[in-house]
Amino acid sequence: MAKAKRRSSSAGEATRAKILEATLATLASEGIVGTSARAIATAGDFNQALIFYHFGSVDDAIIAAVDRMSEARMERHRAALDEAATLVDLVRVARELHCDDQANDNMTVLTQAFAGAAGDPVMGPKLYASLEAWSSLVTDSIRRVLADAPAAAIVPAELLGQSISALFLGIELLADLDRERANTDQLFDSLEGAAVAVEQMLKP
Amino acid sequence: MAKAKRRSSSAGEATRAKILEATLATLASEGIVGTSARAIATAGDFNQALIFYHFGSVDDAIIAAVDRMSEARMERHRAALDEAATLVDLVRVARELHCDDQANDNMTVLTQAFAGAAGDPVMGPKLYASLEAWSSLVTDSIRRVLADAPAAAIVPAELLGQSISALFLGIELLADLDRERANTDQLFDSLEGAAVAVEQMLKP
DNA sequence: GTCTATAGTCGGATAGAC
DNA sequence: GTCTATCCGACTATAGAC
Repeated sequence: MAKAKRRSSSAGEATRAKILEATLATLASEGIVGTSARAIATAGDFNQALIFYHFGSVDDAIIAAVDRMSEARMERHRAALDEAATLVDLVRVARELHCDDQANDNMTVLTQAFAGAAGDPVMGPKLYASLEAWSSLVTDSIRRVLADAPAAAIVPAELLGQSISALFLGIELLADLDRERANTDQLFDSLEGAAVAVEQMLKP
Repeated sequence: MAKAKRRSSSAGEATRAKILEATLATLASEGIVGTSARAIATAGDFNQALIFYHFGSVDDAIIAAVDRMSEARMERHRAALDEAATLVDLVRVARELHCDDQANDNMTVLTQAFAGAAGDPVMGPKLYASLEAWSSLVTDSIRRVLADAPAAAIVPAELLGQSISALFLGIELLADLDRERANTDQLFDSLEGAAVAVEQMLKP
């Protein structure tokens, strides 16, 4: 891992990308328990040994894959959240982004990778960092939208950002257990209602 | 599995209990990826084959263990939550219960088992059920405490109960990634502050 | 009910040919 | 960079002695 590509070998880069893609797909479809080098290689239709050549270990491939996904996700979310001017806007944008995330299995990948890295002193902090950036983004969005509302300081924006991150991880963990019973539409409806109420309360 | 104990063999029951205990301990210390029949047997100092004799498979042992833990947890939580008369009470009790849960690795066990069962059509719903009971308990507590506050209907109590369940699962997933950075004390401080604010708003 | 032993599979990881 | 072949440890699960 981390070779700083000597001559930017195009074949190598393409393979690396294929491996990362297949790693994400395997995490989503087989879960962390089923994500072996062999399973990843089958999903991406390449040789199992390539994972070790390019990333050194399955764990490092997972870290790289989650990192890649998180960065791409961040950019899209940042662009969308920057458009939101009010609290209600924010909730509406959040609903759309959550739909995207579900369609792409982004949160499933995160929960599975996180569960697999639990207690691991090396892998854990690395994966934590990939969510922390997103958490900060949410914090910033809340701060911006509530800038002129002093009463909103009852709950610090940073804590809100972290809690929202945790909430969506938990929601995904439950949704992947039993797709039937998960109901995020209802949650966003209520969030929107609450946002309206808070706005009326803060600046009447 | 499910033998309805022919003659209530005391040795058998003791062994079953030992296996369940060791299964929980292994889930907490090794995570779902490291929870194999061998690891469980080592943790509990018994023969690996006993797991298959008593439960049929490792997965079924995990289901039984989580079920057992959830029931014991429910009883303790129900007793404590019934004492809470106000919203602020509720938050204070919740903080204590959360400390207990962390000391006993209850939530770590849940997140790990849930992650392992993700996408499994048999295991998933069974494990989901063990949290659903707790979720209902929280819903009931909130309803009871806010009974005479019509304005609280902005967010349905049931949805609040489910969201709180999800939130704590997510918090644990993050906490197990990086113990250093998790900060639930701060969260409960803010929750208590918010509870005070809500109470003053609802019945002045 | 509990043990030993083992079959058979799958896993991470590497050596070496190409 | 990629492939084949392989080592070897760990896994689930069962058969059969006790």
